[in-house]
This record gives sequence, C-alpha cells and structure tokens, in this order.
Amino acid sequence: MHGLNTCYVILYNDMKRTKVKEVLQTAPSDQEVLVKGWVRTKRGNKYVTFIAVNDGSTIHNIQVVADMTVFSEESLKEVTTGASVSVLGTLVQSQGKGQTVEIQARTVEVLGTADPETYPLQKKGHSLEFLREIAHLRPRTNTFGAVLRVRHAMAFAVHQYFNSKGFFYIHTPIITASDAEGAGEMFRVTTLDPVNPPKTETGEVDFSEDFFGKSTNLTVSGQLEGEVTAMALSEIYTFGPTFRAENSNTSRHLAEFWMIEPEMAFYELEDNMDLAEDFLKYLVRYALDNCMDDLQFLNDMYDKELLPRLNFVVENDFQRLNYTEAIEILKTAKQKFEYKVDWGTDLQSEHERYLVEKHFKKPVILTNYPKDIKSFYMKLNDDGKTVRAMDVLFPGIGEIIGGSQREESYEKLVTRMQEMGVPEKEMWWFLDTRRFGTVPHSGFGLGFERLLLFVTGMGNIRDVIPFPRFPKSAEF
RNA sequence: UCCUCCUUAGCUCAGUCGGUUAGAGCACAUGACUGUUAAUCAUGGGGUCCUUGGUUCGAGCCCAAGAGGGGGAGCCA
Repeated sequence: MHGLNTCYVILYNDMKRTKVKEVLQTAPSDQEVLVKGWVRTKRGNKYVTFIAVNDGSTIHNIQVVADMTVFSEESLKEVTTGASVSVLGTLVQSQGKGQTVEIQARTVEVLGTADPETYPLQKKGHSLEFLREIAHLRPRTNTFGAVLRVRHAMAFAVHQYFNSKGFFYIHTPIITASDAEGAGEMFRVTTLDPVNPPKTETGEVDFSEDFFGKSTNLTVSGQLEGEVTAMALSEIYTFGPTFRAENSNTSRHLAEFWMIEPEMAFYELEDNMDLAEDFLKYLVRYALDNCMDDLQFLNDMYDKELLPRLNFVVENDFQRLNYTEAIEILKTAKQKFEYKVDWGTDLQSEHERYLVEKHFKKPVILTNYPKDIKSFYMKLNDDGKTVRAMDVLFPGIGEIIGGSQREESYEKLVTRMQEMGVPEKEMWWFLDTRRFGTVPHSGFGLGFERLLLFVTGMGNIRDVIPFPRFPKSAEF
C-alpha cells in the first residue's frame, strides 16, 4: 500500500499541465491529462458532479466529471465557483451533449478556495458597470477573457504588420519637455516637494531645480520624435502609452491609452491613406482569422452585427472624400443637425456619424481640412486655405485614425508655428529635420483602444483595457 | 466641464396615490434527483431603500444639497 502511494505521487509530480485549449483539441483515447484552472460552475447530483474549468487559454471550459461513487461529497465541498483547482484524470469522449471531450477525474485538488458567500462573480451574467468596479476579477469572466485575448492578438498583429513591411519599431519617450504638440492638457512629472517647492524671484515654481532641470510632462504623442527617426530610417512606428489630462467623461476617451503612430518618409497623403486603410483591414482580418471563438461569443452576447460588420470592413473600400465635399453633402442632407454645418468649422460627432452610418454606410477617409482647425505641422495645400490632413471615421467609433502629410518646408512650418503660437525656440530640434535634408513625409495615429472597440463590439472604451484610467478613477 | 437619466438583498431589477411587517429571479445554505450544460425542483437565511438635511401624523416614494454610476455633448485617438 505504501509503495503504491509513493509511485502515484511521483507520476503525478512528473506530469505536465496541459492547457484547456489544447485538451479540447485533443482526440480522446483514455490518456492521462493534468489540467489547472479556475472553476466556473459545478452542478450534478448524488451520483455524478460536473465541474467546468477554465484557464484563460480559450473561452471554452473543459468539463470535469467526478463519479460520486468514487469521490466523497466532502472532498468536493471547496470546489466552488472561483476556486482554483488541479485536476488529474483521463481524457474521454463525452457521454453528454454540448462538448466532445471531457475529463473523467481521478483527483481534484483545490489550490485556492473562493468563499461563495463573498466571491463577487456568479454563474449568471453581470452588468459591465458592476464588473468595472471589480476590475481585478473581471478578467475571469468570459467577456473580459475574450476582450483581453483579442487585445493581445491585435497588439501582436500591429507588430507583425509593420515588421513585414520593413517598418522599425521606435521607442519614443514617455517623459517629455515638449509642451508644444497642442494635443491637450498634460500630466506633470516632477520630483519637487508639492508642499514647499523652490520658487523663483518672481514667486513662481522654479523648475530649474526639478529633476530634469525644466518642466516635464507625460507624453501626449510620440509623433515629433517619430518624425525625427523617420528622417533616418524611412519608415518607423511607435506603439506606446499616451497620456491626456483632459477632463473627458465619455465612452471613447481614456486618460491613459495606447497609440500606434507610423511615420513614413517619402509618403504623400495618398500613400498615407493607402497605408491606413490596408493596416486597418489587416488588423480586422487578423482578428477574424485568429480570434473567431472570442468574436463569436461577443457577437452572440453583445452585438449580433459584429461579425457582419467586421467582414464588411475587410471586403469593401473606404470612401475617400475631402472636407469641402463632405460639407456639401451635409448641407444638402435632409436630416436636421443640432450643430450648423459651415465651411471652416470642425465636423461634430453627429455629422461624422451621418456620413459614415447613413450616407455612405462604410468607413470614410476625410481629407484636406481647413488649416485653422488642424495642427501646425500639417502640410499646407496650394490653395493656402486647407491642409493635407486625413481622418479615418468608423461606424460607432467616430475618428479612429487622425493623420496628415507633414509640412516639410522650413519656412512654411515656421510661419504656421508663429501663426498658431507654437514656441519655435523649444522646437529647435524638430525644426532641424526641415533644415537638414527635409523630405515629404506623412504619418498617422491610431488609438489602440478605439480599434478594440470596433473589433470587439464593446460599447465603452473602459471595457477594452484591463485597468482603465479616467477622471476620478485610478483604482487597481 | 455641460445636458440628461439612474442609485432598493451579493447580482439584475419590481415597488401602485405618500399609509400596516419592502418583493421577485438569480446567487448562497439545506434537501431531492443516475449525465448535467447559466441543470432542475422544494425549503430557508439574507435589507444603512446611496448620504445628509427638510416637508409630513406618516417618506423607498415629495423637496434641497452632496456622492457614485450610465448615456449624450465638448476636447481628441
């Protein structure tokens, strides 16, 4: 008896864990398997207990069957929703419907209990609002498991796409002294004593005493550094965290989000649009090819039009038109708008939605906006009134990409900076790109979470990032 | 920041005209059931009705302020 036990323990310890995803794809032939994961549900009767185990490798659970003539009820008492378990058993063809294989358990070891009275997640559905309050546990739900796996796949696909096209991944700084990008309010980075900071003679905070010897902030964009490196490596991209201290309370904004910013030398606006469209279609196609289980779940649970919409985007060309044409369409539209449509003013959300969702019924690339509503670095058209900007507008999301051909002329760029009050003195290094070997170039920014909103069909951007940061919220 | 709606059991929600002891489903506990599929059935426990103040004989319900959340807008990606 003693010898038998010893033998068994060695066998158990030597056994390697198999991920649920792999187990589910394995042909059953009574082979021994060891599975570890978290219990989703337990059900059954006096004679048989079914335990659904999930380890996050796939949205699907493995069904563990415990024969209650072998197991005692006491030994499975701690196997409750949320508990972590290690299951050793035989992989067999399922006797029941609903799954092809299941594990006939020999041992079920509880690694960590989860008191069912206090464990917040239940078998039944929870509201996304409630799950936001328990962001540390929501990855254990089907929905967030699916979203996080898709998020990973999209991040991977971004790198694969650019790598295959010969783009180089550039790490632009997170901390920046440049305050001139005009992309909104910034988070200050400082080591000065907030209670008693050093002061100048005029009574202002003396940032020359600060860590970097000047006032610094978290980046709102890697574009300017991206341009600098594109002026050497031709085609680069950045993919990193971005910080905006705007008091934005919407389902499309975060204070901390991830942005992808390609920057390409020798690209004009047309090339820029071609890249943006090809890139977005590649990403959506990648999701369809690699995340179908998760997308199918999201399609069934949240948005029955998700898969048709994703397929539509992959299969159809984006509508390209310039700002002036868009204004004409909106002016003659039968729909009444809350905000007036006028050449020279920026399009409101309702206008963008009309163009994308009602008029063209497909993604739209809008170009050549009036210069006064766009950034200083965008290339001025020959008409002197518009710039070579492009915004890619998606259904339900609005602006998913914002980009432009850049102004490569030193003189024109300086003029625009003066007109728009951008301090050229601080930007000497950026201007040097136009002084030494300037070339036509273009780029754009893609909000990673906005892409995920589209690909997953989620309605709120706070549900496509594991730990969202937004005004009054930095828990977890 | 603005507009608007919401806040009642662990979760999702109902609660009539301001009136006695605030309900349901799920979850949880106990029991039943020989293969379940968000298992089912029976029984049971479970409440700071967001907070503070006010009106009233009496407030979950009416009023005011505050807090938190949703949706929309602006800013943008």
